[in-house]
Amino acid sequence: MSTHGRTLPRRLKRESSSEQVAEHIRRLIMSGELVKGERLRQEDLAEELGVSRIPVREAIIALDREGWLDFEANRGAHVAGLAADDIGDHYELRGLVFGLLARRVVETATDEDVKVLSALAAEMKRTADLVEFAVTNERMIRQIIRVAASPRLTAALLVTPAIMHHDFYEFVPTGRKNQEAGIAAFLRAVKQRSADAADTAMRTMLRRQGQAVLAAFTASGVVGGQ
Amino acid sequence: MSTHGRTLPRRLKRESSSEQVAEHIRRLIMSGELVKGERLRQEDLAEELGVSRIPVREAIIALDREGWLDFEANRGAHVAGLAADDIGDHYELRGLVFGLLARRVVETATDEDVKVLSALAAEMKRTADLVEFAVTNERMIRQIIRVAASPRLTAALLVTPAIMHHDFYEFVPTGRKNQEAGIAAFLRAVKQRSADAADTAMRTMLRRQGQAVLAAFTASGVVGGQ
DNA sequence: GCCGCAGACAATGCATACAATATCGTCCAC
DNA sequence: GTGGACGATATTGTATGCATTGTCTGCGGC
Repeated sequence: MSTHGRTLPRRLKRESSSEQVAEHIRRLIMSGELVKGERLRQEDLAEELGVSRIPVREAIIALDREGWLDFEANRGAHVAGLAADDIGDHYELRGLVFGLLARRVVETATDEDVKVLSALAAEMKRTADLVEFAVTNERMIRQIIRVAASPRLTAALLVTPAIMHHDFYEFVPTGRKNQEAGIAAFLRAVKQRSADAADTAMRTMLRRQGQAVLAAFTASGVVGGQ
Repeated sequence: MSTHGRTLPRRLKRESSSEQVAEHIRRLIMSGELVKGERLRQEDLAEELGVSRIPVREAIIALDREGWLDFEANRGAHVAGLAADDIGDHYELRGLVFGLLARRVVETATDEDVKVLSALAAEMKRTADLVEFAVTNERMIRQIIRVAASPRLTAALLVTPAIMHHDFYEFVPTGRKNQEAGIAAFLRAVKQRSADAADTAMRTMLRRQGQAVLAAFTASGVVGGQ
């Protein structure tokens, strides 16, 4: 139909209000404006964002399942918060999982697969925009999953509790550099068909990411001493 | 008062309609009544369950985040489905994660912790009711997490994409036996302070559970050849 | 015959309104 | 003065209805 006045960049996929609200809350948590234990009132958020409570509720439910909030029936939603240990464990687990995936990639990837992965890595290196970088990175992750593992459950396991969200690189200054270096090492290992090296590359990268996240979040006060 | 004659056992915690709807849908998927790709219409479900569309929507959002459904804005929700590989990978990853947790338990558990774990294991052995068994099992898992790891992220990572839900043992005949045997082996390892043995016990148990789940789901037609 | 577009229909997205539940202060009995 | 029950208030939970968006069908142009 005729174009709406919406002069937003309007990406391919329009986001629902719920998703925008969820995004907003994630940012509040990552930026430290919402601290652990703090209660979120549906009506306040709704008014603040100019929507009704329905999309707010839907966002809260999604964030509860993603681990950002604790949402108990009739008792409201509270910020789950991040402790230093949480972050360490999170990245240790991610390291385990991606290490396993990396091994699988070495074992099963065809030349064509490798080509696709290389192309994505090059694209990441090329782009200047952080959001685009994050999106490409996500595509890379999906490609790795596609090559190496069953799509659905692995995706659920990895993507769901995503600390590394689209905004991730905004909040963690050295995140991009680490990521690129790790990906490069991983690709080298794949081309040399060395499962051990691929595994190690992933684990190392994720350990460094964990340290960087911890540093960034500690500096900004997002993680307290628990 | 409530018109619904639902005289459910009504446990301690009253569940919201949303959660009941979610539970219902999970069962439909696990039992094979809903197959991969099938579309869920909000209004149909609402009418079928005697609620409005709001709790149905909320359930769909939760299940999307848990990985059971693919929910796209304005395009409805589709059953994500289970492939054989999904299940294998899921349990392999669970094995990795719980193996790590098991190591931590050996390293950090106090005598008191061990006593609590033993008590829970005994309770699991004692109970006849499958639901109670599952609940106790979940308490055990939570206890392990409490002892061994940071609570929040680990819980989010483990609990969220729960194939092993409360009904799990209904659908997988040998599930309970495997679980008990694995727990017993794990506890022996903990008492002997052997991290390797604890790790192995967990991985072995989960590998067996994976095989059992696959067999059960294949038999019932829940997993197709993809 | 095939493609593109307009309109009708179907399904979802969200706002408003009301019901159910928790929380907290107050009062009363002891 | 303390503990517990009761009620007022705040907050969440769900139903209903309208707005928006996607999908399908049939028509006209190429």
